[in-house]
Amino acid sequence: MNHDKMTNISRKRGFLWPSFEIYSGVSGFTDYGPLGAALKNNIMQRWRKQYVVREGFSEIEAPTVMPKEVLKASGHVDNFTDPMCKCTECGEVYRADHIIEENINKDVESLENEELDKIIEDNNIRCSECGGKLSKIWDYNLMFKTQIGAKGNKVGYMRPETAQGIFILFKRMLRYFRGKLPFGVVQLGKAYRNEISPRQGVIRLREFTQAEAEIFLNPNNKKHPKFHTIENVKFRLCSQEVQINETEEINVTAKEALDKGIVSSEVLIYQLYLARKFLEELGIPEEVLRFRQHLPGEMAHYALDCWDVECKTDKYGWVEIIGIADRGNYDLTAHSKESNEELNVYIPYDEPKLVKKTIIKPNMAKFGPSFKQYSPKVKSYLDNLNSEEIQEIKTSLENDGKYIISLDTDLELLPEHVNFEDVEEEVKGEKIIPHVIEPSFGIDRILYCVLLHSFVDEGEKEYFKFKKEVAPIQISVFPLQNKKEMPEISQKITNTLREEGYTVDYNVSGSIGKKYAKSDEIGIPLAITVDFDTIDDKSVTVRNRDTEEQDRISIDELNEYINNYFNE
RNA sequence: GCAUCCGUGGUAUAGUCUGGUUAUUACUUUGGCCUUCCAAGCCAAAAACCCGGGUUCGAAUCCCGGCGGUUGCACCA
Repeated sequence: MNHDKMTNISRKRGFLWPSFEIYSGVSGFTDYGPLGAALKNNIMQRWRKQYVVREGFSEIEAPTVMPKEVLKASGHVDNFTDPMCKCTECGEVYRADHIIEENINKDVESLENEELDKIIEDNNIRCSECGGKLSKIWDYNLMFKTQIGAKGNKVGYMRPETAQGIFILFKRMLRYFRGKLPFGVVQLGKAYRNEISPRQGVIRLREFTQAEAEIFLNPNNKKHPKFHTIENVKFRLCSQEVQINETEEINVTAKEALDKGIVSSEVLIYQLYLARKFLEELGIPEEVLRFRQHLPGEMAHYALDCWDVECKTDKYGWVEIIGIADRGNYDLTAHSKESNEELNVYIPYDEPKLVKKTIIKPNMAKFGPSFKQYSPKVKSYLDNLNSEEIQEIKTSLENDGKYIISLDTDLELLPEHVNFEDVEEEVKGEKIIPHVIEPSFGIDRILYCVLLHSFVDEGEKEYFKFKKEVAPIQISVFPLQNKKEMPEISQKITNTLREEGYTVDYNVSGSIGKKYAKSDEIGIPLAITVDFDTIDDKSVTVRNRDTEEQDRISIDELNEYINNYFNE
């Protein structure tokens, strides 16, 4: 299996190492060795090149520790920390609060685990499957909890995704983009999830790196200005229908996918295109990728549409490496509600609209005598009604002669208290809450797939055939033998190339064949050898990893040759 | 978290059942010799019994606990 050979070399040569090894390790964490860290940085730089440079999105960096309020609003606090218990007989696992509610019909959501334990004990609540005794409750807590400040009374969490940091900055970013939609904000960084039993190496980590973009757009316009450039590009799609009917993946152009309603918007499918392009540039070929749409039950409740980019692996099957979701306005609405901030955009109409509507005007002279101390509240209540509510009151007053307003107490609104007026108003624009399309990349998983699909097993020769754009080390330099001036010249060439900005490995150990083999193994695209002739004719051989072909190049022209190679 | 099998240099392993000398072998790594282009050879060196407790004169070996890993179940917003 390629996975086994690949991970072996990756451990041996310094790509990925298990963390905290000298203390016997902790699963769900991984260390990136020198080559792994370099590869990861290259992948992240490619990502920035595509999204920040080419697409014009803006990168921000938010804290990884977040106060509870943020994650309360996002839904993570309620969805991530559940008290769990388990039947000691049959092993069935339950949410403790749910099984209590089912049995004694009492809301116990805010209680501590000890109290829940006691309730289970006192009420003799047992397993609904087999009647077995239930275990003690443990926290099923996917977020790492911490305290903020010396007193420790402010609860914080390590962020479970980078996205929230962007939503929090919405007002600032909107201003930064001069108040206009659409705009994109990206963030690359660590996210944390305290998985119960992560077992798939770098595929499921407790601390992992995400690269996310949040594209804010007008819900009435999900078109993409560059869509015409990709409308004939083909996509192999594993849509909901394909999965439900278990049929062959459909092969359609972007335009067809949109016309047939398979993908919900131009922006979304353009993101699918970008994602695949990015992966191909990293050396993950199209054949091992597929786009899979989330099934209705699988989709987060707020998502309007969601597609995963999955990569084929020999060990783990199809692995989700990118998720692209239309989150609608869920996040901004939730944060707006929790924070009492208006998170919306004013969209001016092309032409001001004339809107006919009925307004309600309180008759203040009658208010005081009727409502006394409640007068101001009733006034403010009436001022904040929308036209539907005004209609409802109007109808109620006409039919029943009264309308009940429930504030602190029930108040009776009578026809004499208000007047209705039909007016025509000029509306210049409207406030809308933007929708968000979110491509979310799991960098560690992508790195794994880059390793897996760059790995070549040619029997005698096993090596990483990294694309030159992401190779952790670009050039190796060595003397044919450690004799005469060869090591000195090699060292000098190494220094020059490093000055030029290349990553260079200088190696003097072992025979020439061994040096090439070691250099190939970690995917260095070019190897430069200084030999006996070099001393006389000042030229070296440059050997290509993949073809094993050699060019004889004068040292003076070496920079130019290498620049051409890496920038072609 | 449950069940299961497992844990010996950097890697892969012998030894464990049946406790007893300096813990086997190969590769790797480092230094030296040799060598004119794809993991050659020779010499030398470095390097390991997962952690803790127990039994014993003596534990890599037997027992208990912990940690970690494999596989299956459960979990995976």
